[in-house]
Amino acid sequence: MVKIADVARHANVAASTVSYVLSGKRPISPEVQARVHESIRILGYHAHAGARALASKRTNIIALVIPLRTGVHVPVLMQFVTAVAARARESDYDILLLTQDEGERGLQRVQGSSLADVLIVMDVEMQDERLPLIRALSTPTVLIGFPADPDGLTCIDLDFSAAGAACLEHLASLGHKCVGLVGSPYAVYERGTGFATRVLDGIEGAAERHGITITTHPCDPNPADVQTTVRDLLGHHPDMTGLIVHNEGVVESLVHALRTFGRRVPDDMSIVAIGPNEWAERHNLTAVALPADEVGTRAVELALAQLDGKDVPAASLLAPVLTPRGSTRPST
Amino acid sequence: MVKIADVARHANVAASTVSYVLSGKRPISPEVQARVHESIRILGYHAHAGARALASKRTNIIALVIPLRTGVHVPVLMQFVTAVAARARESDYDILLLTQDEGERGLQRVQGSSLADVLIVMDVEMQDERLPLIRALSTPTVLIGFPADPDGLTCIDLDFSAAGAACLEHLASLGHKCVGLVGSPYAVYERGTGFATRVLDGIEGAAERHGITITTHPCDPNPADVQTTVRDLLGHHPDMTGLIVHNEGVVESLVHALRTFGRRVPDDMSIVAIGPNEWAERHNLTAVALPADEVGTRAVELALAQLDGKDVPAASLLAPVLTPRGSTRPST
DNA sequence: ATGAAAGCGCTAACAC
DNA sequence: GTGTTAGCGCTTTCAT
Repeated sequence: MVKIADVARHANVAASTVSYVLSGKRPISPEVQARVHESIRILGYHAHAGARALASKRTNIIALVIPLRTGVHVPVLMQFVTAVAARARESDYDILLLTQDEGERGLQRVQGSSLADVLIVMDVEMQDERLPLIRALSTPTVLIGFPADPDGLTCIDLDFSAAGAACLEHLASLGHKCVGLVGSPYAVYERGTGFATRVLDGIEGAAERHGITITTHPCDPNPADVQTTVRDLLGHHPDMTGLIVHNEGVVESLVHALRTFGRRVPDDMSIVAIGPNEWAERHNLTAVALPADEVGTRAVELALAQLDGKDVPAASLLAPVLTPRGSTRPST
Repeated sequence: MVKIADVARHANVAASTVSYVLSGKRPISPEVQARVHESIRILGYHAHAGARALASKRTNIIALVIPLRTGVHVPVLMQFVTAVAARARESDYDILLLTQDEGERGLQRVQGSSLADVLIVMDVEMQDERLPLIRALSTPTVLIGFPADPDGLTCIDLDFSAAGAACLEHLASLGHKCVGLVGSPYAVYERGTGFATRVLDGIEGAAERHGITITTHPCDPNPADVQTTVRDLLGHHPDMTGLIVHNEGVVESLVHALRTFGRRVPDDMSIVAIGPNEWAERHNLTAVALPADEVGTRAVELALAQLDGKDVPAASLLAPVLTPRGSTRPST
């Protein structure tokens, strides 16, 4: 194993100089810099992560807590993860993967053993059990998602309430009077996951303002439950002409189910969705984009800013952007 | 921060004794053990990961390289990841997440800076560029997937060749004479991903043995390409009565597309798939299970065994298990 | 602008 | 069965 002393010897400088060349924490003459870099290249030197962490109290690792629960749409989850990983690497950070099922113990372990400099926690619930611990932790933390009380926490997410409202308002502007929400899977509501609850709130608020009837129905991502959902929705409201879909896994089945009830999209039923742009494009859906890349990227940036001692906004809510596509048309 | 010296003082023993209690590398009297554990509990002690890694040359971290490429079915990928993470935690290992796009540099970085004790690499191609490096690495490595030449490597995967053969033989045993393969996305073949190639080989070998006509067609997971695939397949072989599907993302569209051509499953067309069991169950598909959990778990076990200096089998091929469900019936 | 040296917290000889 | 001590490889004072 090649160590810093080897590089120092090879470049004819002190070990500390090599360290300073690498960290940039001290001005070094261009000649020495060049010599050191050259030696590093020739010898293939990499600093020992443990030794560095021990001496500097910095691991250059971000711990990312991901949910592994029913109802979480996996491709969307992975979009967050890859965005976080990519942005982290840009700043020379690595990702330590923690799973939700370790719960608070995992957080304590990471902090206790100095495994990471900062935590990013996904899939936050309105009344998340982990919040008291997270508030008490000395390790800076960024939440992707908003709990009921985000006080004292750093949170970032799409403004799901505004997103729900935007969906409803789009349908309202097209003249639709009776609208249904095909919601997330049951489990997501039962857990009180923040984004699901907020979408509902946003839609209901907007519906009230516009005098529109709104009926909501959770839905699991399988053809049978989609069929049931459509039957229930149309059974209670045969005059329903608009649907808001907040569930990435049901669209294909939904369109087919509607057809079995004689409704074609968009002629007899308009659909506005909330989900990733590529997904909406693939299905030609008018949709509010779920900007997983941006959220993940900004979560890392908030984390790094906190590490730099900058003070960061406690709440970052991204404004919804609705893109009209082929799944909506004016009500007749 | 509470350190080992604090625990030692609190328990009235030497720091090394605390270390030995934790590692079990030396016999310690029950009384001392109890006292030390009690002190650890009271003080909330966790060993500093960096310090431990520096002194012991063990990080207790497994680096997992995941693919982020077109054509990879994300839910299946995540099944591997979660299985690996869960098994790793059972043995008190953590997961460092590396993405494919870092390529060889990522592997060198992990080894160079002693970030992990062992590597697990997913999505191996037949002629994978990383193989020379992996062979040369002193860090033990486990591959999930088989390259063309697995010599000198530790690999584990489902026996995809046997899986392909099992699919074909199931259809053959039901009397089907003309069979199509709805394959993985184009990109998967273009890259020469091991499992896709091997399935093909397995099917073709079995087809030859059984005198069955087999036509293959890659397929992207969107309704339009599925439609094209079905049109091509049926256009060239109107007598086709069996389909092997090696593509988790197309089933729903496939069934609908077949219907537009007047074929119902299983009455006019039998389908045998390769994919995760829950997925096959959800779609009521006769299928060879893709045991992502078992593969992930065993990959970790192979990795840990290598760390223990045990010598492990170079190649672990899991035998395919085909479960008949509702998507196949005898040819009429 | 550079060097020398003192730790960072832990493990693993080496003692007894 | 337990204590003492010498590093592990790096960063960061302190010194020049």
